[in-house]
Order: sequence, then structure tokens, then C-alpha cells
Amino acid sequence: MCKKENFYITTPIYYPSGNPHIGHCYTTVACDSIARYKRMQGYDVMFLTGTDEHGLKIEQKAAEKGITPKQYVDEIVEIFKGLWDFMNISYDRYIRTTDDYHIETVQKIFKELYDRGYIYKGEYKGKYCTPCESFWTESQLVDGKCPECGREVVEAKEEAYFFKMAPFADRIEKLLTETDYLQPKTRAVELVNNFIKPGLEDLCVSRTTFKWGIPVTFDDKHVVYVWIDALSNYISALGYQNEAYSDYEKFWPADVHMVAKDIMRFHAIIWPAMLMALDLPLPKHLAVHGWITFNGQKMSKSLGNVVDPFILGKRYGADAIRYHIMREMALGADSSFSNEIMINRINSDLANGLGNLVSRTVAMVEKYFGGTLPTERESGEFDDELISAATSLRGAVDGFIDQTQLNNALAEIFKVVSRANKYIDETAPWVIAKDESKKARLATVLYNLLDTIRIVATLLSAFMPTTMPKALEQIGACEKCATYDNADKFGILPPDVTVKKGEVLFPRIDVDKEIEELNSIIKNSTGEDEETKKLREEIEGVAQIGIDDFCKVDLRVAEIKACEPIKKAKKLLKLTVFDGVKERTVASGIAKYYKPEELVGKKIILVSNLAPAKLCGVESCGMILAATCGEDVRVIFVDGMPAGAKIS
RNA sequence: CGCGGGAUAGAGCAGCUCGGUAGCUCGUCGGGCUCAUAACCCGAAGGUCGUCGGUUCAAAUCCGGCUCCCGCAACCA
Repeated sequence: MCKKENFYITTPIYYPSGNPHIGHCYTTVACDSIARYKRMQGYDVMFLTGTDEHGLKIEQKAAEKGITPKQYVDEIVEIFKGLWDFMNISYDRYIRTTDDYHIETVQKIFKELYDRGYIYKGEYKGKYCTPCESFWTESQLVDGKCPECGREVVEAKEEAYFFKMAPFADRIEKLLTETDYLQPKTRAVELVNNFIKPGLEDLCVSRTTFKWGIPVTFDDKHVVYVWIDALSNYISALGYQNEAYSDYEKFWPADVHMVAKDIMRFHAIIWPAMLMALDLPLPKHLAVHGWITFNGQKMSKSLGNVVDPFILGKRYGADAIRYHIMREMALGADSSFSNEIMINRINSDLANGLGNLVSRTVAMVEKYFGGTLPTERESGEFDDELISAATSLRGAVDGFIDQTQLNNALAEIFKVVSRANKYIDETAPWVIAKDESKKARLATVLYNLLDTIRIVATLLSAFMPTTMPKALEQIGACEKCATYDNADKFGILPPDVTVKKGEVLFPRIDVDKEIEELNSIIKNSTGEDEETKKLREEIEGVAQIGIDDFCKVDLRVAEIKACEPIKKAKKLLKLTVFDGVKERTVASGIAKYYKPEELVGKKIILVSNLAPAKLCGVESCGMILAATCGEDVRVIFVDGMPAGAKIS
């Protein structure tokens, strides 16, 4: 055997500002399956996951709870690790950005980039909100005011360090467009057009406005801001610039970084730029997957609980959940999740397809031969087709794994499951069994089935590590039989193999009943449903104001005189309203919900003393009130009142 | 005219590079089988391939116009 090749795969480090949900689960499960598959192939695998634990938001969340940031993240990290254990995630290393060795590496990287002239001290200019201690860019401001609290902001400068991106623009563009770094590549154009062609801006990489971060060694006012801290994890975890580990030489560059599309940009542009600046090799692939959407809506914290991986896993088994999310999710595209889709998938593929195949095959071996096959053989029609489907499977799966197309890999495997079920019908063993002289033929048919299952279950064990060993046990496969090396060969099981009937691998699920029960779990789990809980937190989180503050807002009834869409804006309507004295123009983000003509003549509530702001080229003087609930937006009408009437 | 992706059977998708019988999964309906987890196998129905036009012997596929959807960017005052 030649020396083992290495394989390094990573998930992002997750931001523990809340509990893990099924979205985190997908990335991690997908990486786990690839890692397991690669190990099975004989690679020396390093599979890394972890948590990104610094930043203002963590600092604030901890303060709310009255604990230290470290205590706060410690708690949530335990939950993450608990989920990974439950989902049978075989990570080799877990990195926390609060680990000493990581901190050391980040500080050294920061210093090195500074020494090389890629990081320079500059001024972060922007609008500053003193109470929130936050900087905002011009475009983030809401009506020239702080988007968080709505208070006045001041022009302010803050000392900050910047990372020069421009020197790497050309190389990054080539990386994205001319190599297979980005998977799927379709997104490359988008990145190049939006970020590279307009010119890469230098990146702010330090902050002085919060403390929960890694201190800059040569300037203790500053902490390292997210990017250099978080992205470095991929090499600090290997021992780059630290003594905790020493596998950097062995595993870098990474074979696959897997990320969801919302952080693609950082991994596609900033991370390569950092590595280029450090003169380090670039990772080989960045696999970008979509989001799991729920009934068409993007996964949110509250929805995350609707599809709590713990609850689902407990009911149907971690393997079933693993299978479902990997089978549904295609590289690059979103996939929609619903309990119904999941249950149907589990039923048709796992229970009816694979589980039943194992069950009926094992049952026949027991029924016709008392559990142990005789060794006489007689080949016949259909055998070759089944055998070639089974032996050619491994090659096909290998290909899809290497392209991180797990859904296709699974589809390929289940084609063979179908083929085997069909083979049973074609050969009709129960008919052969009636003829005593055809024992050899019957044994052959059953053997072919068992050995096909052996191949299928072996390859699937990377995806479903709990259940597949049970399947292999049932068909009497020893550990030596069920290896990757044997997965493209036929006739591996001993001729006189003995089967062992076991528990049902994947019980069939009653769709209607389960959906009803799941719905009631969602409603009853906490006594207070998640929506209400979220709402309560939101409402309670708003600071109280005095009547004086309220009186600063002047609300008036106004009549809509004219209304038209704004050309360059998708969401905005340009309203001409009469406030009782004069007409004024107001832009409002309600284009999706109202047609211009249906608004004309209506009376609405106008925030009349809001400072003017320019939106998409339109001067907007004021703001109209509307109620918002998720995707539903309704303007508040006060028909009957005269324009100019005061609201109080 | 900001950049990009998309519109194919009831649902979800493939096919388009390189024109030639429109395919897969689920669902529906009919049949078969009885080894099996009411599972399995076969068959059928169901599509003017978003729309209008062009090229061609021939267009889902190539070209152009239009409509609608979805990302990114910019604005949900």
C-alpha cells in the first residue's frame, strides 16, 4: 500500500448567539458524511468544526443574562456539542475561537500582516451612535438616524486597522472564474460583478468599541474584528503559528470548506486574500450550499425550533434525519423543508425501499433455508444486470462525493436498492422455492440479494452510521466483508452465509398521525409557543421612553393625493400626500403590498416631523405608518378624519 | 437600461453545452404478486416545455422582444 493521502474538511465555525438549528445540522452532517466516506476510502482525514465566540452581539447577550461572555458561550457550546453527539458527528477536532492557541495564532497573523504592510492604521469614518456605541455606514442609517435605536448619530472618526484587499483583486477574480475553487461556479459571476469589479474596499479588521475579542498585541485599545479572528480558525486548528497542534504541514491546504451561501462572500474573497497576503496556499474547494427553507420561508430562530433536530431525531432516528436533509439538499440551491416532505421521504426510500428490501431478503433466507444458505449455485436470467448495477455503484458514488453532490450520491445508491427490489419480482423466489430441484437457483438468487445489500449498506454507512452496521449484521456480513475495498466486488459474503433477523431498520411512519402530533408538540412544548416567546423578548427588549420623547413625534392624518412607483426601486412607492397645509412627497416601502391606484384618496397616518431623506433619488419628507407581520404589511388607514388632524 | 439565476405533468426537479421520440422522484388511477415494514413489481392518465417573434427540413434546446418569480447590490423613512 502506498502512503495514506490526507483529506481536510471543515464546517464554518458557528456563531453561538442562539441554539443550533437544522441549518447548522445540514452543513455539519454533510461534512461528516464526506469525512466518513473519505476515511473509509483510506484517507487520513481531519474533520474540523467549532464555534466563533467573539463579538459585540455575544457581549450584549451575555450582559442581558448577567453572566460573562465566556460563561454564555460555554453554555451554548455544550448544546452544540450535544447535538453533534446526538447526530453522530465524527469531528476530529473542535475549535473555539476563545481557545488560547487560536488567540495566539490570530495575534501572530495580525502582526505579520501588519509587518508585511497589508494592515495599516487608519480612520474608520462613519456615523456614530453614542448610546449604542456603534458605527454605521451612510447607507445603514435610517432617516439619518441610528437603525438600532433611532437616535441622532454624529459624524465620528475612530481609529481602526484596515486590511488592504486591492492587491489581490486580480488573483481572486482568476481564482473564482478560472478554477474550480467555487462550487457551484454559477455564483462566481455574481461575486465578481458585485464586489471585485467595483473595486475591493479595504476591510476594517479592528475595533475599539467593544472588548469581547482578541486584543491586538501592539495596540491594546484594539480588538481584532471578526474576519481575521474567525477565518483563521481553519489554520490555527492545525497548529499554524501555535504549539497546540502540529498538523499544519500535513493537512493544509484544506480540501473542502463547506459553507452556506450567506457566508460565501467571506470565504470566496476575504479568506483567499488573507492567505495570499500570508503567502500560504489556498484551499482547494469552497462548497456552497443553500438554505433550508420552511414552507418557502427562510429559516429563522423561531422556525428553527419548529424543525428542532433533537425532536425530529428522537422520533425518527438521527440517521433518518441525516438521510433526509442530505437527500433533499442540492449543492448551491435552497431546499424546502416540511414535516410532510420529510416523512414521505423516510417512508418511501428508507422504510419501503431499503428497510423492506433487507427485511424481505433476510426473511426468505430464514424461511427457505433456516437462515444459512447452502453452497450450491445456479446462475440465471437477471443476475448479471443486478450484479453489474451493484459493482459499478462505488465508482459513481465516488464521483459525486468528490463533487460534494451528496444528494446525487444517495440517489445513485437508491437506484440499486430499487433494482434489487425489482430483481426479487423478476426471479420470484417464492415460486422457485416450491420446486425442490431448484434449491441451488434459489440460493443463488438470495445470495445475490444479500451481496447487493452488502455493497449498498457499506457505501451508505458513511451517511447513516448508526443503522447501516445493523443492516450489515442482519445479512451476516462480517467486518472484513463490509469494507470500501470490497464495495466494487461481488461474491464477498461467504457462500454459506448466515443471516440474523433483527429489529426493523426504519419503521414506517403514519403521515397524518405524525404531522398532527408534531404540530401539537410545537404548540405545547414550552407552554408558550415560540412565536410568542420571540415576540415577548422583542417587546421587552425595547427601552422605555417618557411622554416627552413620544411627544417629539408629530403624527398627523394625511390624504394620499397621488401615488406612483419609483422606477429604480422594487419596494418603494412615491406618495404625494396632503398634510392639511401643503402637499409633500413621501417614499414608502410598500410597493409589494399595494397598487398605486388603490391608495389614492385614502387617509393615512403621517410622521410629519421626520427629517427628509433621499431614497433612490426621491426626496422623502415624512413616513407613513403601517403594521408589519412577517411578510404581511398593512398601512393604517384613518378614513373619515380630515387631513391635518393630530394623533395622540 | 445595476449584476446574476430561473419559468418543463398536481408538487419538486433533470434535459439546453453539442437542435432530431420530453425524462426522473413523489402523488393519482388501473393491474400483478404474496417473500416483505398495507411494503414490492408492471402499466396508464397527466405537459401548446412562461409569452411573442426569428433562424432551421426540424427548437424545451440557438437568436431577439416581452411578462412574471428568486438571489446580490441599492432604497423597505
